[in-house]
Amino acid sequence: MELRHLRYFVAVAEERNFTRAAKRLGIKQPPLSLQIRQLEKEMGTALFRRETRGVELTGAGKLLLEEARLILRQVDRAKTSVRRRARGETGRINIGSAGGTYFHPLIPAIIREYGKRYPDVVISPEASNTSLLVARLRAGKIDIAFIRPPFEDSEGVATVQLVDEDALMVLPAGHALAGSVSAPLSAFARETFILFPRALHPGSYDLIIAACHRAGFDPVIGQEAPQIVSTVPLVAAGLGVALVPRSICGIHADGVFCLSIEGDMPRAEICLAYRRDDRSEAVKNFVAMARRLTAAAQPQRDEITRKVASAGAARH
Amino acid sequence: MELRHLRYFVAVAEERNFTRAAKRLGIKQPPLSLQIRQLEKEMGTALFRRETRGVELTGAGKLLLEEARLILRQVDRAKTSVRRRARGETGRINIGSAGGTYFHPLIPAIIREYGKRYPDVVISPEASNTSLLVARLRAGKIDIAFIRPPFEDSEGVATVQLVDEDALMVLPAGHALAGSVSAPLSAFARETFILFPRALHPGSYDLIIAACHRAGFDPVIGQEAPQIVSTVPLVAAGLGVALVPRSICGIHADGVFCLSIEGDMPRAEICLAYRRDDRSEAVKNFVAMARRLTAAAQPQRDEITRKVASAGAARH
DNA sequence: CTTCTTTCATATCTGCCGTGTATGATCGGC
DNA sequence: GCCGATCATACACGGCAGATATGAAAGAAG
Repeated sequence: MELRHLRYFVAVAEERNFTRAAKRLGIKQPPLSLQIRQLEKEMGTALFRRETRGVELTGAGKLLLEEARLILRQVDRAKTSVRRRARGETGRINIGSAGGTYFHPLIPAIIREYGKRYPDVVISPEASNTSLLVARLRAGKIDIAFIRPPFEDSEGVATVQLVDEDALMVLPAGHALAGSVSAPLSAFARETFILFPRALHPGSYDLIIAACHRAGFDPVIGQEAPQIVSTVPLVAAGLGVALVPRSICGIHADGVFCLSIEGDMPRAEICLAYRRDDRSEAVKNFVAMARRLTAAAQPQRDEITRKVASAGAARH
Repeated sequence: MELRHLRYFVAVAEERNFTRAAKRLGIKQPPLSLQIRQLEKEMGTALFRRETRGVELTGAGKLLLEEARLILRQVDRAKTSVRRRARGETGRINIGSAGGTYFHPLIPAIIREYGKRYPDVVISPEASNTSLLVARLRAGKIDIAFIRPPFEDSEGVATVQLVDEDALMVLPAGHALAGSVSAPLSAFARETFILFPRALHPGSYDLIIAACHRAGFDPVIGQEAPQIVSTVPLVAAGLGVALVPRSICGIHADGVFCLSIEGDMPRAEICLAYRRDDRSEAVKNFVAMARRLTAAAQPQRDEITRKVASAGAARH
């Protein structure tokens, strides 16, 4: 049996007339009769009672009509489903965010816009740290990761830089330098530095230490924060100072003051990462959307930077 | 798209190898590749990633694999459903029984045996009277009717005689003739006769009246019973006597005595009726089953008759 | 590095079968 | 009783499913 037989059968059943059905199908009546006879032979029973004025469905024919309609509908549904899947309009994307990246307004904006454009793609977000997310990305557990470079084991991982912001020094509100516009890093040579575990993100960790060394001191490491974001409350609690990306500093700023650091300081970037060999159209669409929104945000980046800065300054 | 494409696609997806799939399908590899390419063209996307060692499904391919399996399974199910329907192994039969016919053991036996042999045919029974059942049969509301001839409006209705039993006179237990083996109908010339409404079954009604006339009297009609079966309790209540088919008399026999009537008396037949032009295999199977069981019961009919008689006699 | 094997793609041919054309058979209606 | 509608039958044709032969690419084996 072929779908042709079912399509022809449904047409005849609906028209109750071979000639009209043939016209509707764009073929002639004799071949249509032949196809129906073939179907009847395979079914082992007559499907129509041929009468002088058209045809009537037999009991078996009535049953087949229902079934055939179901099948043809299912075939149509399958076709459009597959096409949509191929265009990346359906499916699932597992997205990982390294701690703190989603505090930059661009990240939720990308996810929001993607969800609006592709409402039938299920988005499953998770939060973790850069090292673990890269591992999970490579393992296929997630498809997209918002992470902070640099990171290791980048084999097969493609990245798109989305954000390049500077890092600010977070001070307790009562600190002597609170209220200043900026200071050199060396001004904090005697401060206790609050850092996240090195294993969480060795690249950033080492860059901070190296910057201190360049500024002529070896930082005193105090309390270890479980994640990058949680350094800020520890600073607020008076346990030391911390160097954090501007976007994070701009949000968790109760009881703390943020200060620009003068001179050659490491930047805090945010990258979107995905498997270079990922064939998923949904992922490609997501990356394209991220690129587009990043480009659109580029002209406004300075403005955003200024806004975050003034917001931070306003809270001193 | 044709089912061929889906069948081929599933084979390739399962074998992950065109050559093996082709062998499994009984065709060669090049035409198989062509068919898959056609399918991919219609879907607007690649379904397989051709690699050096066989092929891998793409995301769209994975989705189509699920859908195709569903579709092919549904096609198979539809085929067997239609074939079974054509053999009368599924479907529905609405069966009507005229009051009292199902008290003859053959009728429930037929229904029981049919249900055992065709367990997937839904049997929907209803009880009524012969006139109404014939009308409902002709109207297509029911497909099979167990009725007592004669009946009118038999146009297009075929019948099979199942039972031919005699009628017994039912007397209250204290009646003067209770205990006798038989009596002529004229012995009841002065009795009050309990009858069902003539409209219920004009044929039988008139036969009873005619028999009385032949026996030389005009029967006194007493209480009218709503159905044939309910004449018996009215007799038990002492409201008169009644002439009922032997099988009915054999069952509702508390406080009554049954007596054979001598001479030329109308017989009580039970017929199976169906529409002569009914194309339903289920109905044909039912009629065939009824014929078979009737033929099988024929040699035992005398025995059954004796048993019913002795059972009736035992209760005097 | 070369050769062999495996696997899918390409090119071309063939034969079946789906379709078209012509015609017949049946039956209801005017 | 002829006409028109409808489905069946007979036969011719063309496209396409499938066969055959070969190529291309990439591991595997030596």
